[in-house]
Amino acid sequence: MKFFSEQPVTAADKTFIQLRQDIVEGEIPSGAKLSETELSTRYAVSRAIIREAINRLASCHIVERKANVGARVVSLSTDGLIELYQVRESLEGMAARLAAKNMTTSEIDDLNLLLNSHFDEVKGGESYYQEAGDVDFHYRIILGSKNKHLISMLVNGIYHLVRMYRVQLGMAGPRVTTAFDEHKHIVQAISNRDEELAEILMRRHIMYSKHNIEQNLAQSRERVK
Amino acid sequence: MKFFSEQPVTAADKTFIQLRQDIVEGEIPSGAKLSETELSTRYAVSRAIIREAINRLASCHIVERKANVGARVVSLSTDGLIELYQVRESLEGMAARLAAKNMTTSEIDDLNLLLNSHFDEVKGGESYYQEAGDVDFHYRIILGSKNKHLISMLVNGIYHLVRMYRVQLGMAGPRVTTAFDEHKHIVQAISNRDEELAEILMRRHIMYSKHNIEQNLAQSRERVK
DNA sequence: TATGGCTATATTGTCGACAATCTAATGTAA
DNA sequence: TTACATTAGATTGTCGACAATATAGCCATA
Repeated sequence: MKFFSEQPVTAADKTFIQLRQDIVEGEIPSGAKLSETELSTRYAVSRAIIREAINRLASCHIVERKANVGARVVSLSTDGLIELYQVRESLEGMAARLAAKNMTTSEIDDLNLLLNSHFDEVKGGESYYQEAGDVDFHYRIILGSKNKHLISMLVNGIYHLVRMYRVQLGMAGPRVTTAFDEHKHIVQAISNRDEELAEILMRRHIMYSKHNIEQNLAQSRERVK
Repeated sequence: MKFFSEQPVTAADKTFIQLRQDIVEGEIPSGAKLSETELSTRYAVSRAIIREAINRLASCHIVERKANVGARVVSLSTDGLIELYQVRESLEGMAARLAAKNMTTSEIDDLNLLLNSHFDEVKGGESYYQEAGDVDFHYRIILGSKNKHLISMLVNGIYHLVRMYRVQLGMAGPRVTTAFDEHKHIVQAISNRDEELAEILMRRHIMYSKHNIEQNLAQSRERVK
């Protein structure tokens, strides 16, 4: 289910989305230099289009641009990931609080339905839940906050970076059933319109996820040795 | 004292900063249409430069752009201001938490010095504190978080919008001495490395400020009647 | 009179060429 | 050999012109 079917209308839109995908999926590796002329031949558009796409990527913090020098894909690091999750904790915590306040009852009903379908999947051992299901759940709450800034920052900014880390550092994480329980409690708090608790639980949920990732990274570093 | 002396190097940089200032200060009124050709003559640069500037303003949420239609300056509203302060509360709360963790002792000493100089000003009845002083204080804590994303979102994004509201809705607010005490307690928590308390106090500080503004707006609406 | 389609005009989107700037290679002097 | 200056090459920044799209006004028709 797609919420933000960000309709690309101009060529710059399409190139931006394509380029972002290629970076997030690692086809263009992190740390790589982005040559405008090279990309313009690669994507068969003019340099102006590429420049606009790169500018947009820069405002999502997916690339870093220096004047008269050029743009590079951000390089991933443990520190960077932690910083990202600190922002997520802060913003999504507030999103959960606002969702408890602002979501309509029918939206909350839908959320419960989603949760039930996830329960069936988890019980059935499907791995679908890990990726799309989790994102789906978080998106609903973010949109439920009804706060334009919050939504834009998370959906257009943070989440693509999170996905980039997830894909490129290969963070799958078992945590499926655990996370499901956490989701359940968050929805419960939202159903009860308990803003305080919704925020606290969401923040914990993201903190746990962060710890899990840090642990995994530490382990994979061990394995390399 | 300037922290982020964002050095404009290209013509697009300069035009972006100029245009942003003209919008924030209300010279270009909120809600106005931004004609590319008109602006290009006004600022004596090519349309490409203007386009880049507008794109950057769009990613700060200062203008809204629609494909094949154009860009408009955002229109200010009470709801918009409240949404903005919700994000501020969330992000600056986290900034204070991280500042308590990550600021160096010498940075904390500087912050105490700043507070003392503010105390003298408040005692002397200077109104300086309200504007620049307050911003200065908040900036130090934001930068003290050492979190790139947090810093960029607040300094490049939120704060210009906040200033736009402040200037155009003429929000001065008395709150000087009260706010000073709040600042003092926040610094105290940071000095004690009490992350939890630093976050709570900062969030309260911003909430109070929000309530104060809402009250002022309600009053000025009464006066109009 | 109201509505629906068409055209004219203005505005935005895209392009290729030129100018300004950085970077790396070469050469020179201490 | 090292350090610095110079220069050639490549890359980014800027521009004006053209193409594609939307808006407003006009005319025809019910």
